[in-house]
This record gives sequence, C-alpha cells and structure tokens, in this order.
Amino acid sequence: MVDLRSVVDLSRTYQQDFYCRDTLAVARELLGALLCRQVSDGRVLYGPIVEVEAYTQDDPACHASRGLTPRCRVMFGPPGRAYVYFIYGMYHCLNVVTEPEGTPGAVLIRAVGADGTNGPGKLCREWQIDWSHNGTSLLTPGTDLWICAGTTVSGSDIVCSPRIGVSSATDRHWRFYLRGHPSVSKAPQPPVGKKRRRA
DNA sequence: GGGCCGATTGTT
DNA sequence: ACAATCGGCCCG
Repeated sequence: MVDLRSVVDLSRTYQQDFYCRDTLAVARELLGALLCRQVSDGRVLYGPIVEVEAYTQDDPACHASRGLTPRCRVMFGPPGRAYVYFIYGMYHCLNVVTEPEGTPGAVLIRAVGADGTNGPGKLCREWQIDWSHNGTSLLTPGTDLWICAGTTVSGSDIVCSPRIGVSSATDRHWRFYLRGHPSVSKAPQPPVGKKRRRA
C-alpha cells in the first residue's frame, strides 16, 4: 500500500493567496500541480494538471461576462473554490475560482495526467465530480478535492492556443497545456481541401 | 412557458 | 458532419 504522503505533499496544498491573483497567472501555474480527489469509497485519485483554460469577466466566452446569474454565482465568490457547471446535457466541467471576491474569474481544468482524465467532461465523469462540488473549497487537503504544488514546469514547456469549443475571442490564446503530453486534447482539425474562392 | 444554444464527446 | 441530451438564459 502506497502512502499517499510519499507522492503528494499535503503541506504544499495551495491556499487562498495562490488563487487570489490574475486568472492568467493562476492558469499557467496550475500546470504541473497535483489535482487530488477522494472519492466516496475512500480511494484517493490524483494526477498532474496538464491542460487548462482561463476565463475572465471582460471575456465574452466567460459565463460571468453578462453578470451574476444563479449558475455562475460562485465565480463571484471567494477564490479557491470549485466552480462546476453542466454542459451539453451530459457532462460536468471543473473550474477553480480565481481573483478577489467580487471579481469573477476561473480556470477550467481540461486534463490531468492520469488514465481516463483527458478532456474536461471525461475527467469529471471518471473522478465523480458533479454538482455536489460546486462552491466547495479546494483549500483543505484530504477532503473531497484539493490541489497541491507539484513539479515545477518550465515556461518553455507551456504552449498557448485559442480555447477549445470557444467561437468568440479567438484572439485570446488562453488555453495552456504541457507540450506533447498524451492527455492533452487534440485541437479540432481546421477544414482541409476546401476550395478557396478565387477573387 | 418557449426556444435556442452550449467552456463535450464519440460515432458516422 | 452530427447526434445525444438538458440546464441556463433571453425573450415575451
């Protein structure tokens, strides 16, 4: 039996000051951090975060861009909590809340370096993350869900791109991922062989 | 109350 | 290219 403490340094669980910052900075620094989840039977699942996306108040793609609604309420609350939403009638997605209370912001966790955890919908399905986690704190190690500092990631290993499935603000390259990691989503292929209209 | 759309995924 | 599947949000 592996002692979890030999793999995950619980004392390095990120606290509110880590999340209470610029969303883009938090997004980049979450790469390599260990997402940890204790499921209902007591098993602890964990893995390094390898793909994230940032969403901020002034961003048209952000749920909070048109003000506070029941769904996005926790994005306006204290940093360091989970923001979970339901999408396409079948998937939950996990975000971490950033920025000072009153300023909405979040980082979508798109993939973790563990089996079956590529893609935000599959991650939540595999790790049993759902509505019950919306608004819960990420600051207490050994509870439901928490995040520990992991291995330091070099800036040259981080790739930026437009966000997946977002049709607006495509000039904001706010998706960050670890170069070459197998769990990272494959970006949708641009149309090929399409005839270009001649002038 | 109606209707449309979506921070996805897997199949055709 | 599209279906599955349903909550959120805007409009009236």
